[in-house]
Amino acid sequence: MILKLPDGRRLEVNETWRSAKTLGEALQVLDPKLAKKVIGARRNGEYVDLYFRLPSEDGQLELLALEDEGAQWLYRHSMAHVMAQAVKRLFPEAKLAIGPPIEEGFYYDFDVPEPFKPEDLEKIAQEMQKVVKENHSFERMEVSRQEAMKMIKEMKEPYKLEILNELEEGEQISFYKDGEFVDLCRGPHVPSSGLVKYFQLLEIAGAYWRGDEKNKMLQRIYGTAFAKKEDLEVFLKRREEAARRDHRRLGRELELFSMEEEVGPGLIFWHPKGMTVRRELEKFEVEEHLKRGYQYVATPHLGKAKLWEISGHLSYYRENMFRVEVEGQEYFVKPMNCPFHIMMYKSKTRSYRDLPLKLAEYGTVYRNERSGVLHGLLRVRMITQDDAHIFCAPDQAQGMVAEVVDLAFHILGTLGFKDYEISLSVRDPENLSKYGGTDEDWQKAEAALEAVLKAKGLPYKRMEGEAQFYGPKIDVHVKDAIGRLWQLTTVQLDFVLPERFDCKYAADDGREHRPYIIHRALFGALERFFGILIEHYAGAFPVWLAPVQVAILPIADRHLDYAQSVQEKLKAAGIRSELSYSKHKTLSYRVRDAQLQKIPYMLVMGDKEVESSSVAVRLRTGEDLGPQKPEAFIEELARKVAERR
RNA sequence: GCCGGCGUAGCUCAGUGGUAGAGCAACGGUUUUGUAAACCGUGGGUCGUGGGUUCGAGUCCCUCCGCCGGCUCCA
Repeated sequence: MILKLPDGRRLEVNETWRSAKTLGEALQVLDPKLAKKVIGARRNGEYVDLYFRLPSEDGQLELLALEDEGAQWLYRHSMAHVMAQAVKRLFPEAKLAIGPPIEEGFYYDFDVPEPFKPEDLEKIAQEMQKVVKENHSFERMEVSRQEAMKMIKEMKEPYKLEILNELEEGEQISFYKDGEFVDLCRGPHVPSSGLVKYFQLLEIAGAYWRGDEKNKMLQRIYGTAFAKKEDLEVFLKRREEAARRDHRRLGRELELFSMEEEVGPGLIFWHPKGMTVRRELEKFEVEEHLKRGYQYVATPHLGKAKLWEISGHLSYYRENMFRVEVEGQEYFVKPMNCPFHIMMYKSKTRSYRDLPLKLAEYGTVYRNERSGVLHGLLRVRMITQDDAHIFCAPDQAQGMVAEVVDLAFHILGTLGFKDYEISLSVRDPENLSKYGGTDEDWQKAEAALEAVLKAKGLPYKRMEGEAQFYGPKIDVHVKDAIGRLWQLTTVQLDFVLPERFDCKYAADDGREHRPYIIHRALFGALERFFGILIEHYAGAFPVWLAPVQVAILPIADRHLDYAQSVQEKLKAAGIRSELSYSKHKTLSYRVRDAQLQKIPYMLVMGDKEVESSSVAVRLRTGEDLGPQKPEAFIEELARKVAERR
């Protein structure tokens, strides 16, 4: 057995290993000083604690100190127990459900007669402090199923009983005990409750037992914990930073968009400034799509029920569709554009010479999302997609997918998204029958998608069972300026809709063939993408996107004429500017205002500038670029805009 | 949809049963301003909606609407 020590050393152990029962004991014999530092270990990516039973076969065990990467999975789990312990002390009637560590912290679900109140968090946190101070050791108890049953019945924990009953035969059943608190738990845990002192309770939320809305709603408390005080502070700072960037706040402050209670939830008003950003994004996309042979179309917002029956939407998407009645006939508002693009494809006989046919549309679709999931621009009912459907021969699919992926990287890269995570969603090998299309279609298509990613040398995650029922897909996730991942681009192959709508083309063999359809969107929904973009840039858009690119700031009213002449020049060069002047407002006031509006450039002009026909340039960063000739400034700025910087 | 919290002026918020407030914004005036907030004044509200309790409701109760946090990263 090879031990990788926290300090990076590697240690080969044999004798100690054989004679000891658990990792903790082995370390005691091996090196008591080391044993004090180690709180657990990682083995083949799985976390274990000091109770870990030493395996007879050789292998590698990576010992973890409290500060080590990965140790948080242990101490956060323990902190969840500490929290449950505190809750049990304060609310003895609370029933325990589950309490795992999660990506950014931990939670524990409780069944309590009264939901927790915000004030309760404070009390619970104080009680947790006590548990931490008491410094109980976490003791693991391994028991038989019968003993476990007896213990849980005595503890009167119905949810634990349910969990126990579902544990598979032969699995080792264990409890962990710290002080008076005992919990059915597989571990792993840190040695004692006093090791981690820096924690914070974050939210109370309702959560269904096992996430199923048919089950009872439990009360969940979220929290997080860190080994070092600084790390907790950094974490809390980052949450503040995310709040500072909140697109809902910035959207109002910068007059980008709004939602109106009188109109309805999830319906977006793009205000002039927001629409300016959107128009620039669209302009960029349209340019790039035309270069690649896409053709833009526009299609209706409604269609008869029959159409959605053929497409299959009525059988699997009906609850998300808005129904309208027209002259006694049933219509549905479109939740997707595909059937319409297919109708356009079918409007005449297609030949292989027409393929690939790339139909693109900024189509606004409507989806009846459940009210509880709506969230600012990120989850809405009005969805403007940068959508396109590519009709192609099966053997063209691979080339098309490669082109879409390249296009996505080009466009997203220009917007400052440089880190990508890619997933390839394929069939569930266990359950092949639930998918449409032929087995051959699937095998070829999955191979084609994989080949695209391999040829580009892109790392990707293969997600079995995540494919749509009509075909496999590639999704691109991007990392924003503060490291959050967002799923944007999607490229989906479809062999089912061509069949349902009986799409055909005449091939060069003189026979009719069935095309593939590729559904693809780069930004996805413009509304959602805009929300992401606002947060990504914290509202400070690069100059080519900025709704107002230049603020013109004359100092006194005698400089107004000159200011207007400068604005004319900017306008002639296609630059968006605002002349900010009011006889009541000082220059400082207007500078601050422009700054808060995150306008990239401010041009100040007073006597000096009028005299020398120049403008004093200030950036929104506060940097002073000094006086420049308006023409030189405009030329430089126009170049930046043209380069989309 | 479900659980909890919230809803007072355009915005941010005070106001716990007894005459609806502040700051900012808007508007009017004084000031003619040199790089993140000059000064004085004025208007602005069915306290989200509808109902109820009460002599009296922004405040207490119910209904609806909307917003916010969440709703398996499984002992």
